[in-house]
Amino acid sequence: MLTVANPTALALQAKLFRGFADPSRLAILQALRNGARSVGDIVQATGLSQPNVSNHLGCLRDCGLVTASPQGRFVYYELSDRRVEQLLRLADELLADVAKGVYECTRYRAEDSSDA
Amino acid sequence: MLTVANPTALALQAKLFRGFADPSRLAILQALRNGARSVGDIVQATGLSQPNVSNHLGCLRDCGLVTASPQGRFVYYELSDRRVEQLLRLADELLADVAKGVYECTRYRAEDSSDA
DNA sequence: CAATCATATCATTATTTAGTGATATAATAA
DNA sequence: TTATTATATCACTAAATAATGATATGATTG
Repeated sequence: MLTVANPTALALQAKLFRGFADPSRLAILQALRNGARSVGDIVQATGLSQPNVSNHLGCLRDCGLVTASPQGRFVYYELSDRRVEQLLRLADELLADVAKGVYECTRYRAEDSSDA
Repeated sequence: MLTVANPTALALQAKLFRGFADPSRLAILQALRNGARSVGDIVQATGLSQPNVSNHLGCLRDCGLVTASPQGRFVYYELSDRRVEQLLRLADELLADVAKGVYECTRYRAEDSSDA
């Protein structure tokens, strides 16, 4: 059997991608593409509820996709690494070509989830 | 409210990333990094069950991440686009730096899922 | 110190999704 | 035609995860 890679590495990589694989987290990451934002700013920008944003930020922070900088009672978040933005951009470009297929894929919910 | 992007685009992008966000699908994508493989080859390489592989391939195919070429009773699959491989590589590199955080992130299961 | 503001935590619920086993389809071989 | 091989489909179950509401923590202001 042509074993492809060690399972732990696969599990880690899947976890990394899962950071990007949810519309709410993506909305948060998009909101950070232009620089640091406080939690309140992100709540405003995304329309998600505050606890929901905090939960997702916790996930993104634990996974190292964003970093937090407390300043007084605010906490500013930003993308942790240039490559996070690169991944987002590459996905944008890929999506431009495969969007139709993705859209028509019925295996996962196509829900709009436009609000919290 | 600084609306970040249209919700449909976010949902599509999330769906795209979900293709990468599962250890089994990643194992399949990894198996295709070196070129086309039949379903049987992929089953061998990943150790996943045949119906499971077919299900995931269906998902990846619908989403445009892989393409299928039937040849007799075999069906060969390959990565559909150079950028799929680029995304995998970028994730590899990012993971090299943030792996510790991802590993320690307890919000999602860290299960090894080494076999089917 | 009391009030307020910004963020985090947590248990619960509802929804999604992965995997399995049984079976269908389709191509080739005997 | 019958058997065999390769792949796909599908209903079902079990597990994982997102969102919510209530509440806690911690900083600042009066």
